[in-house]
Formats: sequence, structure tokens, C-alpha cells
Amino acid sequence: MPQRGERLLRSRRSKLERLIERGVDPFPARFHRTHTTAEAVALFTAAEAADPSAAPTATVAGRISRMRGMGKATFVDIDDSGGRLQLFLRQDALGEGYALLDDLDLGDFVGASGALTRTKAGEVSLAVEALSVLAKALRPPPEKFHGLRDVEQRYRQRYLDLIANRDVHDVMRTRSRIISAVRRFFDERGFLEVDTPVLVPVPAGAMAEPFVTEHRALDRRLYLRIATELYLKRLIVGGMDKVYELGRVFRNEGIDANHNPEFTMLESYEAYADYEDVMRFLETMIPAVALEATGGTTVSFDGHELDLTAPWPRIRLHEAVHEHSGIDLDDYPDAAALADRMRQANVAATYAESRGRLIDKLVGVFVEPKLIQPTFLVDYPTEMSPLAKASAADPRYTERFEAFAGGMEIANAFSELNDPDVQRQRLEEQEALRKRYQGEELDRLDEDFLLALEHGMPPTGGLGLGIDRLVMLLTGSTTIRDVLLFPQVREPGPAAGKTTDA
RNA sequence: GGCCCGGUAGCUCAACCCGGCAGAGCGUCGGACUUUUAAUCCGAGCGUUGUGGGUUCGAAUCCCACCCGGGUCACCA
Repeated sequence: MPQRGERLLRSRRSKLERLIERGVDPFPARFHRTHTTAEAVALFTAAEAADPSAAPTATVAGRISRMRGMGKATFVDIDDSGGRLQLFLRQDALGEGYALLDDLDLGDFVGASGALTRTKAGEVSLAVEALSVLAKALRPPPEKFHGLRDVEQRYRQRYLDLIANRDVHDVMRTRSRIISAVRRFFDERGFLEVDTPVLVPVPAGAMAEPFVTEHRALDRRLYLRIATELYLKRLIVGGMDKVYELGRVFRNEGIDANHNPEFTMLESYEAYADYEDVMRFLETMIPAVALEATGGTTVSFDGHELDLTAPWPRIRLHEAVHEHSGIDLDDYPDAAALADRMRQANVAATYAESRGRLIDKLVGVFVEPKLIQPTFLVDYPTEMSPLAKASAADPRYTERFEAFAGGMEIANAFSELNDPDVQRQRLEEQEALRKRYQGEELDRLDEDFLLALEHGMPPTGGLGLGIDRLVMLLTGSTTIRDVLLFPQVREPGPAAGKTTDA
């Protein structure tokens, strides 16, 4: 138990005890409300329009967010998930019931019934005839005027953030609508939503460090998936022509404004489509989702107005890098030469980095921050795209694109490589690069996946879409933590001063 | 991991430069008040100043180390 602030808790405890002594159950099992606070306000405004003296009755429930005592009259604001309603309590209306107020605190849940009216100040209020406690809060809510500012506590105790900062509700509601809209978009186009394993024997399908775990009965090491890609492609092999999965993937990497170790990704695969089809699909879907979730197809993000409507410009990666950095990738076919050239341009680059990673860095430094309006960066170099089909015209590049908006990467897609021999060769290259460039994350060879490919996979267009980043974009959040209810935070250490010591 | 910023009452923050009794608002407790809107008014209580060490007659304040958080760079989506 925390030593400090014990006095404040004691006050609430003694009120709790007093309620029990008075025969009041501080935690009753049920309470039937007839209206939410928003419904009650709507009920009154409608009635008032028809008859100015109307006083419809309602029973409402919520958490006390503010109390203004005036002696024999008290105003209590209660909040529920949709809104807020002012309760007006008078001793002569409540009689003995008015004394219940002595044992109520901010944060308690109450139920009240009475007639809806408009006060002198013009606020729709419930003139309470009966008041009851629904749940006593033994700890105080965050400060009512400044709200909860402590960023750490906002994430660790998100419920306090939700109590104090109503806009958090709005972001999460929008997140939910975005996910529903995305699902509907796929469902309406004949895609089947599937679930593939989270615990996998080979953490493949992306370039990322996995989380490791262990299955006891099988005595086997397993990993948390870093992507759903290879399982979904197995389904394409199996004849499920349009599939998608919306789920959590896990990457054992740093945490910052754009990264959380577990995040929600959508991957979809469509047989007989290519990356051009996927681009058209995505640039159609995003504005449709935005319209459904936010009511518009433009968003303001980090001081910019973004227009999400199709078509989005397509820029070849090679040209974008050339334009923004002055470096022509084709002049530097090997990693060492490219690293030298990058250092000339004041970009940190070493011989310990693969060519793919160096190019990725060039994109990150010179191109990505410039891509504010939705843009497709297309035709990625082969060595950084082991699962994408090479371009027939120029095998140094693949039929791959990434979509950017607000200076963030939000999607990654390609014409899927379906030649099993080429795929094996590409993944073997990844394994070789991994040995050569220690500490660099590269894709892994998954024999079982290659076996599936040998059974034949039709030409396929695949897409990976970062849902959290899409939510950031559509809610104007510049940190991923604000679109996750419970972002990863460090384990509170002993110095945090908030933990118990034996 | 590097660099920058921060940690003071339950909460939001002052005081720190330039060392000298640790303060305000909210919340809490007591009192007044039957139409308030961060209600108001009167009174009271509230502190291991993140932790440990050092300098000093004296440290929230200066110095060192560490812990925690945020930002940023590196890495990643």
C-alpha cells in the first residue's frame, strides 16, 4: 500500500463504512436506467420543442465528475460513455435521501431518476427525486480541471486517462470504426477473413527480430509471428483466392512514436491480381474508410491537410531517391560503393550494412519525410524485397510499392513471387546476408512455405497495411501510443516509488 | 545505446539561475449558502522535494552516480 495519500483514501473508506452502517449497499448488483445521458438530453429537447413546459421523466446512471454544493441544493454532473448530464438535487425534493450526498465523492457511480428540466442558466438537468449509489470509488479521479497530464500514467492507467480526457474516447471510437470499415470493404469485395497461427516455428515473412517462446509439451521453440504473409500465401496455394487477416503481429524492436512491439496489421492476398491492382484497391479503400470513420476524405495531420482521394501519385523509388538525394542507385551496384557515396552526402553508412539496408536508409532520410500527401513509391530494388516478383523489364527491381502519407509508411505490397526456385534462391540470399551482416534483420527461409509454393501459387497481389498508422493518420495522432489503449511501457522500477516493498 | 528535457502535497504546477523557515490552485476535512457551470466565501490539514553519495554552518536549489519517464538520433512498419 502506498504510504502517501493514505489520509485521502481513509476519507473515502470511512464514507463507505458510513453507507453500510446506514443500510445502503455501496455496490448493488443492478440498476435499470431508462436513458443514457445523451438520450435524456435528446428526449428533453424534443419534448421541449413541442411543449415548452414539458418535463419528461428519466432514470439515468453515471460517474460523478463534478459536484457543486449550495447547502440545501446541489448540482452533480454525471458522465457516461456518450456524454454528461447535470443532476439538480434539492433537500425538499429528496428529504432524507439528500443526506446521501455527504457520503458521495467525485468518481462514484450513481443512479438518479426524476423529471428533466432546464435550469435558470439554461442547462438541461434532471431534477432528482430518487438518488442511489451504484459503486463507491475508493480512490480519487484525476484532477478535474487540468485533467491527467502525466504521460506515463496516461498509458499505464489508461482508465484514468479515459475518465479525465474525453477525447481519448473519440480516438478509440474512430479506431473501432476504421477497423469495421476496413473489414466491410474487404468483405463486400468477396474476401474471406481468416486467422492464421500467432505461434510459429519460423518467424518469416518480414525483416524483423521476433519474440521467442517455448511450447512445453512439444518441447519446441516457437516464435510470435512477425507477419502473416507466408500463411496467407499458403491459403492462396490452397485455392482460397481472396483472403485477408486483421491481427496482431509482434516485432522485438525499439519503441518510439511510430513503433509498438505489438501492432495491428492487415494483410490481404488476391489471386490473379498484381501490384497495380493492389494500388488501385488501396487508393480506393483509404478514402472510403476515412469517409465512413471520420465523415470526410481529407485529414489534418501534423499541420498538413492531406487529401486522401484517388488517384495517388506513383513515383519510382529509383527516381525519388535520385531527386531528393542526388544519388543514382544504378551507379552504385555494390554496397561498399554506395556506402561511400552516402557518407559524402553526410548520411551515416558503414560497410557492415547491406545494399538493401543502405537504400532503405536513403529512402528514410531523403524521401519518406517528403511524402506528406498520399503517395506510392514503386519498384523497389530486388535485394530489399525477397518476396516480391522481379520486374520483367528490369530484374534489378521488383513489382513492389510502399504507400506513404503524413511522412509515414502505411502500406507495403507487391506482385507476389510465386516461382518456388527463385523464391528459394532469394531466401537463401537473405540467410547468407544475415551471416554476412550480423545484427541486421533479414527474412528467413521457411522450408514448409517453399514446399507449398512448389505445389503452385497463381499470380497474386498482396498487401500489408499498418492499421495503427492508418488510425494515426485519420485521427491526427502523431504518436502511436495515442491510438493504442495500452501501449507497451517499461516495467515500473523500484525507483518509481509506487510499488510495494516486502 | 548517444544526446536533450523532466521527476517538488493525492492531482496540476511554482520556488531551482543567484543555497537561507517548501508555496498556490484543484481535491480532502470543518463551517456558510435552495439554480450552480473550474460555483463562491471562511477556516484547517496535507511533503522522505525520484534514490544514493558529495560540497557547505546550511541543499528542492550546486556537484557526481544511479533509477524512472518523455523527446530526439540509431534500428524497425
